[in-house]
Amino acid sequence: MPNQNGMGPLWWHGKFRGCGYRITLAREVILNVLSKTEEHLSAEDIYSRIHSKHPNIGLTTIYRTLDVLANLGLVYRFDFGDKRARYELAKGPKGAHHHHHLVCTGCNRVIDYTDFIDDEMRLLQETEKGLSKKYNFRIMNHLIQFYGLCGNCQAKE
Amino acid sequence: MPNQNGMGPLWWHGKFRGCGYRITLAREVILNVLSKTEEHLSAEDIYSRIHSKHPNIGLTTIYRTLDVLANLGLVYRFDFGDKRARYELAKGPKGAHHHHHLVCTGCNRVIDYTDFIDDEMRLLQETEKGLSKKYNFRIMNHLIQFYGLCGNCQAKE
DNA sequence: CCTTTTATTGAAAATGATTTCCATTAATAG
DNA sequence: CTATTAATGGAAATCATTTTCAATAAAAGG
Repeated sequence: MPNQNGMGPLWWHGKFRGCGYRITLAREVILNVLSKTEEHLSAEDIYSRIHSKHPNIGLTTIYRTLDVLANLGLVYRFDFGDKRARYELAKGPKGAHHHHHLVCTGCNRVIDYTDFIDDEMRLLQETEKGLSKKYNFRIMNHLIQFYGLCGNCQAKE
Repeated sequence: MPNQNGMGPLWWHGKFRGCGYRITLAREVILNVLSKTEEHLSAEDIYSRIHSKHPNIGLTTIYRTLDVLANLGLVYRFDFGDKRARYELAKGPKGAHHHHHLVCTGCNRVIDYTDFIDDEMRLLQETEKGLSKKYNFRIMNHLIQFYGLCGNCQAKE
C-alpha cells in the first residue's frame, strides 16, 4: 500500500509514472516544499528555500516542474497581481481543505478562506452543470477571488 | 446634462476631471474602441485598431491609459492565460450586462455568460458581507472564471 | 486669446518573469 | 549493466510591460 504521508513510495509517484514522467530528486524536493507550507510560493520562492540544501537544482527546473505539476492538476497556479505566478498544492496527502482567496490590492497579501465554501460549491456545481450543457464546454476547474483592501491598507488610506 | 452616449461631454469626463486627469484624444479614442466591442482586447489589440487612423498614438500611451482606467474602475483587467492582460469596459453608458467568463484552456477562447448570474450575485453578496466582517477586509470586486475545454478543443483530444 | 503650469505623450531603452537552446546527466526498461 | 531518452542547468532569448526623458498640449488664470 502506497504510503499516504511519510516515507516509501509517495502518493504522487503513481500518477507521475502513469503519465510517463520520471521521479527525480528535483521533483521530490519541490513537491516536498509545497506540501510543507500554507504560503503561496512563486518559482523563485521555491528556489530560495531549496538552494542552500540543493545548490544543484536550477531555477529553470523549478519552472519546468511547476508546469508539469500544474498540467497534472497536482498544483494550482494563481495570479495575485504581483506579476509572478504563485503556486499551491491542489490537494495534499491528507486532502487540503478547499478554499478560495481574498486578495488585497494594496499590499498583495492573500487570505485563504473556507467560509461559505459549501454554499459556493453547491452553486458552482449547479452552474457548471448548466454551463457545460448550454455551451458544450467541459468544465475542469474554477477560480473565485475577492479583491479589496485588508485592514492594514484600509488604515493607510 | 451630459450626453449618455453620443456627442458632447461624455459620461466619463466628469469622473476623469474629478480625479485630476485630463481629457485627451488618446483617451477618447481608447475608450471609444473599448465601448464598441464585445471582445476582450489586449493593449496591442487596441493599438492595432487605432493605429491606421491615429498613427501618432503610441503603445506606451495605451498601456498608461489602460492603467488609469483600471484604477478608476472604468475598465476591468483580466488574465485569460495567454500571457497578456485583456481589458473590458466595466460598464458602458447603457450599463453593460454583468457577466463572468468561461475560459478554454485549449485555445484560450473566452465565452461570456450571464446565466445563473443572479444566483451568483446573491451568493457573492452574502459571502462578501460575511468575509468583510470576519477578516476586516473591504471587498471592492470579485472574479469568477470557469476553466475547461470548448467544443472544438474537446473534439481535438 | 495668450501665458503658465504641469499632466501627458512617444520613442527608445530597460525590466524581469518565464522560455528556449543545447550539451550533459541520470532515471528506467530490458 | 547497458541502451534509450527524459530531465537538467546555465546562458541566452523572449516578450509583455515599464521606465526614462525631452517634447507637447490640456487646463487654469488672466
